[in-house]
Amino acid sequence: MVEFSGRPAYLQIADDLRDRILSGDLAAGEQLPSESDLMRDYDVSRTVPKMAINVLRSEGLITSHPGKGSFVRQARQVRRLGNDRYRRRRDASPPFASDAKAAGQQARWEHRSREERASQVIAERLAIEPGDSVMVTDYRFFADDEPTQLSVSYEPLAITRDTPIELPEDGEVIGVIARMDSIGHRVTEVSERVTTRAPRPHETEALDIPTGVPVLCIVRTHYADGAPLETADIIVPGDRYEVTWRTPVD
Amino acid sequence: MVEFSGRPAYLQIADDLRDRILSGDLAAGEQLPSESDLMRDYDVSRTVPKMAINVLRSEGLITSHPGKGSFVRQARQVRRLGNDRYRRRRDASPPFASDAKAAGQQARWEHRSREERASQVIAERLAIEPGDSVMVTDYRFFADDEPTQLSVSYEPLAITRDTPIELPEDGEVIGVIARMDSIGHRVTEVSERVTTRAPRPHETEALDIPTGVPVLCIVRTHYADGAPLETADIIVPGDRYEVTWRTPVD
DNA sequence: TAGTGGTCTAGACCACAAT
DNA sequence: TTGTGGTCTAGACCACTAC
Repeated sequence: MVEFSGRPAYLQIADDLRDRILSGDLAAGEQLPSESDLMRDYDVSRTVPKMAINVLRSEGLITSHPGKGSFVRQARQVRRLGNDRYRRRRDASPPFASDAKAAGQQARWEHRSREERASQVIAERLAIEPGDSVMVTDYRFFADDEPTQLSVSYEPLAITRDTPIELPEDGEVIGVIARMDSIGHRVTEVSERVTTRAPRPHETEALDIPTGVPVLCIVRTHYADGAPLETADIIVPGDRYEVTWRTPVD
Repeated sequence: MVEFSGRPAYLQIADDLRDRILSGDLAAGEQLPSESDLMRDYDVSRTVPKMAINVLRSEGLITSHPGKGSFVRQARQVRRLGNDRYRRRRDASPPFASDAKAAGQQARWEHRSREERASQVIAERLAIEPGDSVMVTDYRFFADDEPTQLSVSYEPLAITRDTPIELPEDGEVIGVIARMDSIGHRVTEVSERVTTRAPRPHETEALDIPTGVPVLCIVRTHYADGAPLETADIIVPGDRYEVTWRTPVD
């Protein structure tokens, strides 16, 4: 490696490869030079190209497959989460199913409900006391059998106990707004809070994403005239989703 | 290293350390065992703890400082970007300044404007033709001298040419809504599109964030009755920001 | 001066993929 | 069989920090 500007060799190699990827010289799906190639080209030991490859992988630009090589990541199809999905709808299908149908994809989901005591955080979000009973439901959503969304929903049992919607996935009415309507609680507002972070290991597994792809975390709460009816933690892969909304001014 | 379940040693070490961090056993700001400690504890060569540390760093859980050690990252103060910031306001200060003031912080920003020809992407967002003239303004916002937000704003010169607001930061009126009002274009709607990804190198530098912290990318457009007046790309560190909004239902 | 992480060399063995 | 990336050993020298 010819010394250059004091910048470590592995970062120079990463810079060179990143430039080629972002400029399109190395197109999506294309194979990168192998680690052996890079050893020869830059006259360094294998550690150095390996570190360069690691940098690009943690930036989400490439993926590596043992026995095959490293490849420029494909741009993923973007799924949109718009605030227009919070409407009273005529059809019985929840937002995820209608979105998938509109995109020509097959929707499917797993769910599991259980009763729990509210934690401090959940109690605050639902304006109840810590320890109060809540119905907790875990979801995993698939589009064309590809896992694309995780969510955990919390509903105060003080509201749903002994109603037909106590178990969220057990009745014929689906979707928070329609279900709450059916027992006389009218949702008037939805709030969402969006943050991002690197995925936890169980999330990379459940969503089948490579390291280097951050996730979007959405904390969503349904309100009826200021009183929380439901809150959920939604986790989606950052490379397959965008969250959008439109706000009128004045 | 005692062989265990076929899982690579560096991932087991990463798992052990991650568990201690997420459980609070290793608190924010606390120093991790040194690489030498881990070599001894797990009876491996230095490469292995080094790889484990790399995993946690790329997950954004720790930072490392040469000569000192690796430390659990501090939770950052969260700045909120709410859709309530798009209002006609009495005061002359832009959203960033009022937010900082409300948080007891000193706001400051750099900016630089130039005339450019619209790219394909920008033309689509502004509903103009590629090659049409646009005023491009780069911003970097600081809160208490800490860089916290990057943005690039685009305005069609077909709208602002030869008006007092042609240069966004040159007049007394500040903020897109107020400026456009002042030349008779009434903003009626704002749309935002939020995505996330790992930061580009110039962003880690400009925002002073460690690798492992993803950024939130916000594509924002101001409309007057459906016609775009301005669009901007906003980049904020994922560990210091959350984007929130409230939507009425029906 | 001792300890830390950053960078790098020069190897090794492995599982896996392509042929 | 050859080439690929994944994991790991056993060193080295460096700059930086704390004492």
